[in-house]
Amino acid sequence: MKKILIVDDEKDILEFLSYNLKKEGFSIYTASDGLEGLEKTKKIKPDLIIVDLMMPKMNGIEMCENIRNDKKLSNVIILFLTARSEDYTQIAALDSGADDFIKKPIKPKLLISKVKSIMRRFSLNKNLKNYIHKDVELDIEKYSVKIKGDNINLARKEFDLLKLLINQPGKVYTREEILNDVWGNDIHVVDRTIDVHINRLRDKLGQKFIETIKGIGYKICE
Amino acid sequence: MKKILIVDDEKDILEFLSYNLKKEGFSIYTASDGLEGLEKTKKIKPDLIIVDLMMPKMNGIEMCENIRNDKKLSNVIILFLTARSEDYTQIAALDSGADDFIKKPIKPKLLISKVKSIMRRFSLNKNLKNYIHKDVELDIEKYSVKIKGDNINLARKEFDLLKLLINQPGKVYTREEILNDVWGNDIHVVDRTIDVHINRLRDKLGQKFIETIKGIGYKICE
DNA sequence: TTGAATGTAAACAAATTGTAAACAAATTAG
DNA sequence: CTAATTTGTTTACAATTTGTTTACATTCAA
Repeated sequence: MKKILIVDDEKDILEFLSYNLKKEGFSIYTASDGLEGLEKTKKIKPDLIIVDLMMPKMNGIEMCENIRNDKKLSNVIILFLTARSEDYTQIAALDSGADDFIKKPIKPKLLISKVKSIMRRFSLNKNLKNYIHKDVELDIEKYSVKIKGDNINLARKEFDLLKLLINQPGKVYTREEILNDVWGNDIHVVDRTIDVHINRLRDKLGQKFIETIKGIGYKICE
Repeated sequence: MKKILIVDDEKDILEFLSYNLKKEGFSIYTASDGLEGLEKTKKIKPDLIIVDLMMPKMNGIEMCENIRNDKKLSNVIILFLTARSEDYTQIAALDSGADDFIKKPIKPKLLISKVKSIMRRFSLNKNLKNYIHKDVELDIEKYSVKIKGDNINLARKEFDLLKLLINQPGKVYTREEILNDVWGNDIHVVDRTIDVHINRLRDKLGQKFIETIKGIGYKICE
């Protein structure tokens, strides 16, 4: 399910947006200033962020710049909430890496169609995700994995498995989650099969990259 | 003769544009909504599309996105008709791949000079379509391929295949993508056919130029 | 300490790709 | 127009890689 982070200092707007987007089946997270927004972005890794331009502590543009400068977060889509459509402001915001704008007052229908269409567009165009964690760099489009800049060779299942785990380093993935994601719902393989692939990944990525949580599953060390 | 597709739900505008552009010697085709526009684009392969932003069924932006995501159509030039010059709208439209805007009310003189100038600009740009990667040099216009300066002979399918892959060295092209682009959506050939052509390319370009990503497809080594 | 969970090498199974050769279709030359 | 040549496709099978299971060793938490 797609995750949306909403960042605004006005509670009313936060609730209004949450309500309307939850109805559409998105997972909604909120923050009330730019700093908190930045932190939650790192933690949650949302697919899309809706952020108010004017906020205390850290404004939307600053937050946006911070996010765009972090390679690991750079895939997220950012929508700005603007009070009026000031040209100058819009240009500054675009420079900072915003993907689109929503003008206040917000009309629910427009909001939802905009969010959906932009997500559709990005999921079409931007399959070119890449992940970086510690020395490991993973490029989906190139289907390549690098350690300290050197290419290594992963088999497909190994690649898919790593792709899943590296989504959220630190999060423990249960065997069930792994099976569902990497193998699919209907295909049945023995649990030991996962272990074997984890093992091969460890051989290739180093023993300390993936940690076993006994009785639960695996995670990538933070 | 250059082909222009005009997409608008208002008959008056359709006729007005048709009349003025026909006078200038263009071949004019029309459609009255985004869906029809998309279909005709695929069929006619126009050089330029003039499309209204607001339309029933599929609006101009959506149509534009669809076209830009279809590699075979992606060279077409797209001009948007906008009712007023809303900055916001313009940004969204440019994002979706529009090349320029025409503001209503439309002034014939301006329209024609804009269409001509943009076509000139693009036909200039298209001439410099050659790719160089490592020792391999590919000239689309001349239909020639050189290795270290020496001409080699590629069959048409081999050339098309190389042309696709060399677009983005490093990117993995799946068999499906290759089929869609080199053979087209409807033509059915067996997967092994692709392999055979890859094989022949390797014989001619050297074994290390194209890499196999097992289970996925092929890519040109970076 | 003990037993369930995990690690792992090796065997086996399945899937994918490479490739030569045959055939078909298209193009060119005579 | 027909033959010759080139190009495109399929086939069949070999080679290789990848995926899964098994069987046993090891580890770790209760």
